[in-house]
Amino acid sequence: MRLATWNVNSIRSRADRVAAFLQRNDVDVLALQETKCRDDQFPQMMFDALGYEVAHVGYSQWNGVAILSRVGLDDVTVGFPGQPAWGETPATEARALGATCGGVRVWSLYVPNGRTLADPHYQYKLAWLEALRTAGAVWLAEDPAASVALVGDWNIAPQDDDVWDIGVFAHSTHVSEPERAAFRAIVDGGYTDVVRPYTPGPGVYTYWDYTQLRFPRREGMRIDFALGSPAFAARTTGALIDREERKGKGASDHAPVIVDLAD
DNA sequence: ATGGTCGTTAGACGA
Repeated sequence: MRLATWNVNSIRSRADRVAAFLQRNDVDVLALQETKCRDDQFPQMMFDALGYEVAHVGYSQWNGVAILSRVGLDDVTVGFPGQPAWGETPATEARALGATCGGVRVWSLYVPNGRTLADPHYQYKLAWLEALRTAGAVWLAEDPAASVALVGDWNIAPQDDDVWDIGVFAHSTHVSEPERAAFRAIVDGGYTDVVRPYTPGPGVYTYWDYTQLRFPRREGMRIDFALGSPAFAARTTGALIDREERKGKGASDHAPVIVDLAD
């Protein structure tokens, strides 16, 4: 089975690219982040025609997460237990969606950006990650043999090598120690980064800012991850970052991350 | 040089 995650930065502006990506890479399950649309705006028919079931949650032009699957899509859950709220109604943002696909409990996650270290959004980010850690610990406590994948845009660069120049990021979000500690706590809770061993750095990224020619200059950040429970990690046979997908006109600013699992 | 580029949208805001 092949599972992928991708911050698509608007599904409506990139539906054709997503469809081509699914076919070109023979992807079974795709978790999307930043679909930037309401449920009624999601281009579902295109993926129906390709044989994928679709689950999506989106309340506005912000956030939005989805899971596409051609190996089953069951027990869809909007948000995780204890997910913190931000702003007005609805109480929680469209940043987490769970579904069981081909025996894997997949969570498509769009971790809050944080904006700046002094912004309330940064505290929201830390609270969101801590709540995710708690929920993830409960899932594994309930069933230590569960195959669980926490995939998506984490908006954290866990290591200095995960950004092109750590000096540029002094006093920035994504690399601060509290964010890294929050990420580490989830890893320590039993969710392993299954992609890094197959895509070692330095200089390996999943995101490049649209501005300042960051992509051609190879100035990016590794902030999209697939973390797997012990059972999921044991099934992993390979992983790759589809850097080609970042090229050309109409690319998302994030590249897809692909994980291969034994059947 | 305190910018740059996208996406949502119709003046900004978010990333």
